[in-house]
Amino acid sequence: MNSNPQTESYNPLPREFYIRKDVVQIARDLLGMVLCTSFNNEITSGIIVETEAYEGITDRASHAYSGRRTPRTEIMYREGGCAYVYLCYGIHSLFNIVTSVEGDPHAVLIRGILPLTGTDIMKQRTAKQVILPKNGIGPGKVTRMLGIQVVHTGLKLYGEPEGYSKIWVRDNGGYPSGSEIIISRRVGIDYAGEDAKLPYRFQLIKK
DNA sequence: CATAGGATCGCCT
DNA sequence: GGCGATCCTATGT
Repeated sequence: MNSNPQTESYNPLPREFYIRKDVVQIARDLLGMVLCTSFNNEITSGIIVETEAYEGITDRASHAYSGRRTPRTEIMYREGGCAYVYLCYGIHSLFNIVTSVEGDPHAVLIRGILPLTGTDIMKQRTAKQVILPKNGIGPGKVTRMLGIQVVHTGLKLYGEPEGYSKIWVRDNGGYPSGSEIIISRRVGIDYAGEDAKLPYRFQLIKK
């Protein structure tokens, strides 16, 4: 599809993909898709290999649990298809995709990518000499490699809000060949009680 | 206004 | 595997 490593086609997943009400299904569907960013004409992308679903007001692990609304989480109540980026531990930007219909604050946390496009830019951003597959595993590493920051919260992932999106996801024609999905409980949410056991984490593993 | 703690990472032992 | 970094957010007084 894209043989030139310096470019990424702008063919984002449509609004209809994001406004579906089953956030767990969407988290699973995002595996194998390509997350792309274009900031200052610097294009980077990676294949999504790890996600977690956060199921809104019924999910103790969600920032919107019990219908909580704060300035930070207000974005989660928008219609699906925009970015929710927040600062974690004072250090890391974590990138989520808001899903479902307006008023239903679902989100998918992107926890891992395989670097695909713009590795030279990724080297600058991460101060690494070489970009390896493992360098994109971890939610804080995803945003660092792709240049996603808290100020990008609210950006739409499709359409042409400013001529083009700065963040979008494109279909890559299914999963990489020879890969498989591992389903497990979510990471770092022990405070969520029983909900910490939910099978809402999805990983695409190369066999 | 004060304060506790977090959807993490990387370095240290 | 343990822990410090680092700062914003949410909550309570």
